[in-house]
Amino acid sequence: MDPLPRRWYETEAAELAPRLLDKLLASTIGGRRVVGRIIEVEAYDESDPASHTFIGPTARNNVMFGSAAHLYVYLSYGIHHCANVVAGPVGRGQAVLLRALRPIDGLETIRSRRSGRPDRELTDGPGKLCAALGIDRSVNGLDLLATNSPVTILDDGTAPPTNPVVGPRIGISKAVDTPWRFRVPPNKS
DNA sequence: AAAGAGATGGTCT
DNA sequence: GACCATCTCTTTT
Repeated sequence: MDPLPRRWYETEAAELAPRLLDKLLASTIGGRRVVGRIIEVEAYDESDPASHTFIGPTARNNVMFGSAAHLYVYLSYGIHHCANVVAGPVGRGQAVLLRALRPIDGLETIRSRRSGRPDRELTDGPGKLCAALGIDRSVNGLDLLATNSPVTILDDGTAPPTNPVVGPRIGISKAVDTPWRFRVPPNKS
């Protein structure tokens, strides 16, 4: 279970996205540790009309223009949080949205944070996985590689899928056709 | 099974 | 004041 070096994240978001599949996302928040395997992601960059960075740097999006392997967390529709991994070199506004996980550890914590939901719906959406891991804007801008970081990404040696499902993007109204959503094939998820 | 709508607040014009 | 990188509940086929 090794962290990945920052260099590993310093690529185009569309290139980083499929490589994040099958990596482990771990959080230790509120004294409870939760781990999930990343099974769906979506890339965004500053040339993308649907991206927060399309309009250039602002107070909200500036972490996306910063150093790779940091966390960009924003509030969606006033209710849910969404978590992204910053990609690319400093100065480019790129990140990969984490869209779905498969629970690996801390299932009781996940269930309590998503109380009343069937297991199938614990972490199958960007807002849901943030709730399950206890991620909110207090961890926005966090360095995934900092020592004792409450949120980390780990490589347990599982290779990313050789044939990820590439599909249309979701939840946006512009540039829906850009095939920048990647998912672990159904049999593996 | 699918479609529709409300919740709710930060961000930007 | 409009617009959301969503989720859940309700209503309709």
